Amino acid sequence: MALSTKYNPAEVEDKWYQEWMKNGFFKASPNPSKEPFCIVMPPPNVTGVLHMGHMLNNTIQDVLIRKARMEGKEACWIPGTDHASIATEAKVVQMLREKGIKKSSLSRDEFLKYAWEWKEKYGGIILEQLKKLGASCDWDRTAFTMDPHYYKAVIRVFVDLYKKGYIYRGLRMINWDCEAKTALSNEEVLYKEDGEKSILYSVKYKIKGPRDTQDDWVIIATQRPETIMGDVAIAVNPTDDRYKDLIGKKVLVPFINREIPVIADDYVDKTFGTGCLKVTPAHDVNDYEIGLRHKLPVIDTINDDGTLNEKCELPKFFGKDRFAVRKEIVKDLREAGQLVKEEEFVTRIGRSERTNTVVEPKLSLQWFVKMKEISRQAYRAVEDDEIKLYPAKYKNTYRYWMENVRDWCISRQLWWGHRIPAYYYGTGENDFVVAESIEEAAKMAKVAPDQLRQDSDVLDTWASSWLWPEQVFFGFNDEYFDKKTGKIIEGKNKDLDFFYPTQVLVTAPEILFFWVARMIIAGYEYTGEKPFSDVYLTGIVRDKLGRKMSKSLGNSPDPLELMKKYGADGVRAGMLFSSAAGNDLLYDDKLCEQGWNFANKIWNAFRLVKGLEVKAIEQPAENKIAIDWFKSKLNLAVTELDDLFGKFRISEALMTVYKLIWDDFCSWYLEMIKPEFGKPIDEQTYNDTVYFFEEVLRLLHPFMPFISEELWNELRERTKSEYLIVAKWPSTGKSDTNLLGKGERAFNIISQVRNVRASKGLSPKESLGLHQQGEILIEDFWPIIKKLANVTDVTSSGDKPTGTSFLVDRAEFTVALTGKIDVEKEREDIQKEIIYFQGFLGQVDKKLTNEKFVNGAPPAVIENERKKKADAESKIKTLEERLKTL
RNA sequence: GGGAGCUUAGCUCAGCUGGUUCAGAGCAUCUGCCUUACAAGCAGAGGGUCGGGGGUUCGAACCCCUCAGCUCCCACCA
Repeated sequence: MALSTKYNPAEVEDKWYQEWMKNGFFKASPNPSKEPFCIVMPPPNVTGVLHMGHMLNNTIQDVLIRKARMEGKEACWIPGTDHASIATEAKVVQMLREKGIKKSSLSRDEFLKYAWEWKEKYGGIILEQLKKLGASCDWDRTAFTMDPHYYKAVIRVFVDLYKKGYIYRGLRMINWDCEAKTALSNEEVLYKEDGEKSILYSVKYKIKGPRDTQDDWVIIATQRPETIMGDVAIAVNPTDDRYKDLIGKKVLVPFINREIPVIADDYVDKTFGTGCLKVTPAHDVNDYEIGLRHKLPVIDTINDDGTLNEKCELPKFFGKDRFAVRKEIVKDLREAGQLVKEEEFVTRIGRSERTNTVVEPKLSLQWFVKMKEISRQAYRAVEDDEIKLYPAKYKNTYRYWMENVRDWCISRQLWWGHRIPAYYYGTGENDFVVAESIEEAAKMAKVAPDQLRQDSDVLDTWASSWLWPEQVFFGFNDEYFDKKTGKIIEGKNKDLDFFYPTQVLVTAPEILFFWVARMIIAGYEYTGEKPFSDVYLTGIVRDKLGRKMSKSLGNSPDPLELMKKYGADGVRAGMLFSSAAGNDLLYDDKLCEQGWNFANKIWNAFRLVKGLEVKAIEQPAENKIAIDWFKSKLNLAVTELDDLFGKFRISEALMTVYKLIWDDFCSWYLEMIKPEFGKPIDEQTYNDTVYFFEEVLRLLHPFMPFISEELWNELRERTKSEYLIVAKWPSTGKSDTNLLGKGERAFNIISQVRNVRASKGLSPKESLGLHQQGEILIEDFWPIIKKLANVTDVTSSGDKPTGTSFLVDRAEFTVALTGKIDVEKEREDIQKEIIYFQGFLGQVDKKLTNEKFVNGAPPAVIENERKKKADAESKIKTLEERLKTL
């Protein structure tokens, strides 16, 4: 035969992907006669490159989609990309910097031109790469969060939320990046794991008017002496006896001698530092909140670029960087005798993910979404399991976040993104209107359009991707959106009506709040329905040492190389082997290798079947039983698979198919029906075998689509209109447990005989005689036992032959080994077995003689213990007899 | 600091409502085999006081308490 003993994925994978595409199998459209099954792909960053996380994520999605397609559902998997405002803008800025172009030297339009060029060049590479993996997406529906229609949708939603009163502009303490001159979300602020070294300065402030005890000074502790000019109070804990008398008094800010009050606030920790806290609302979040509580003024002494401004009152610091000022002011304080102590301590300092500069807490006007009210439905939906999270432990996490939900800062000081549709007509903070277009805004403001100035900020990326499940179907377009009610109209958008709510969302737990929760919120707000029913949260792909994969560690393999080496099927299987839902996956090339081995195993099973010579001869009895047995095994597997898929236990589902094919189909079934060398196989058995092969290929297809499609087509010369990708998923059938039980016992006997062979160093080619004593339910399996264990003459009457024996259930089997056994050794072995069973019997007896057990346990349990006892006793008896005859 | 979760074989993990699929799977390991589909394979074997301690119970991997270690999320101490 010309077929290679090695499977070659490269030859088949591209071919089949082309075929599937050509036939439009990935396309989906509303079809009332079918059940919808839709997944929206979490859109990867438009400039991203495929990494292992995507591989895992998209493999799972493809498995689900392919199974649904085979189940006859209208399976729709929508791909797309996210503009990822911050990440992409950072990349573009870096690219420009490498070319020697500074962002600050460009106008907004010029910059955006570069950004779009970049997007056109690199955007969507990742989607092309996913095709190699076999992703069966409806590519015609590919969406991008800055497509024109999507852009309009995002703006429309902003305007709508503004009208509904959910959006407000407010002064907030935000994380400010002085270098990039932008606000950062909390998730863009990084903290070093072990903290960073810093110095805690103890500074004396003069108390105005004499104090009764001690001296005239109060000592505070601060890390940031450069902010003292922004101080507006000194706070102490109200229960702190050391300072009770100070409350209400005034102290003087060093150098500028501004009077500030001493106030009492619970926030102050008596045990930290001196127990006195300087309150600087403009430069610290907690201080800001104290300021609000005590109605203190805000003195903002730091500019956007991190330099000090004239509010600090000391001209020599104007325009100087905050860190330079820190050094100088420490020196000044020391000279003035107001620096009491300098001590090193470790603290957590926030740094910008993008520029690594120390983040400056800064008060700034930003746009916010009020979250409490709008998220009520989303909270309830997960609580009531209207939307289910897998694994369920994330329900707790979700609840906790929802119960403590904070308003969402949606403005970003960037250019790449959806520009906030607020138009200013004056210089006052509230001199603006919000509208979908500048023309509309002009009408509202009653000025000419050229009099208006649009807000320069863009929206947070998540403020666009939270509309993903609706807008991939154009849900917010003019013809489907009712501006009056602020809802998507039902019954107008065929796609949306059919496919929405979608079925499953497969994503990473890290973005449960940023993305998943917000999609749920938007879904209920705009459609009145959930956006999806199930959320499958994958783990993080780590290396085998448990470290996150990262460029700097160089521990991230190139998925494309992996697919070249192991085949896409091999890599898919590899990704799934060790990825229980929600558990991190410790990736090792070995997993892909195992996947490849599996593919090769199947390939060779195919070679065997393909090479059989078929003749119209009578079907041997053992083949008939083999076929019945495998049918039951297959049906059992289908039932198990449906159960596992229902629980999203994809890894276990693959393992079920793996064992069905490798163990049951290859190791048992094919060995059972394989004719002797050079002999033909009967037609009936051959047909059933091909049928079984097809069935297991169906079960395999969602996991390993390429090899399964290839073999499906090669098994029979079929017409090319039949493809596995759209073949029917096997339906559940009856499984004969009685028959499977007989099989188990038969296999047990076969294994035992093989074991005897192995321990005695006998060749498998040498036929052996077997003697049976005692009853066992095997019946029709005898021919199979004879064949696979290579035994002849199974006798059940007459004297036991000399040899080695073993027990299966209550029957004793003896392998005839005249002259080949070591009697002493046999004795020892039997003796050991007897001791084991006696120990076992002792345990059971102990239970049965325990009155509390007999009285307390349910009858079925006691009955069972009695059976165990009888079994053990009979086994011991058999063994003892055996010992005598030796 | 607040919250959630985890600890079962060398590794990665299953073990639902305490009791016959209760100590399992895959990989790895060891021993034989180049047996005519497959040595990337076949056949066989070994391996765990279910993190430690205590309790409840006739009975605990499973329920309770406690200690230890790990992970994640949230908030972030001047």
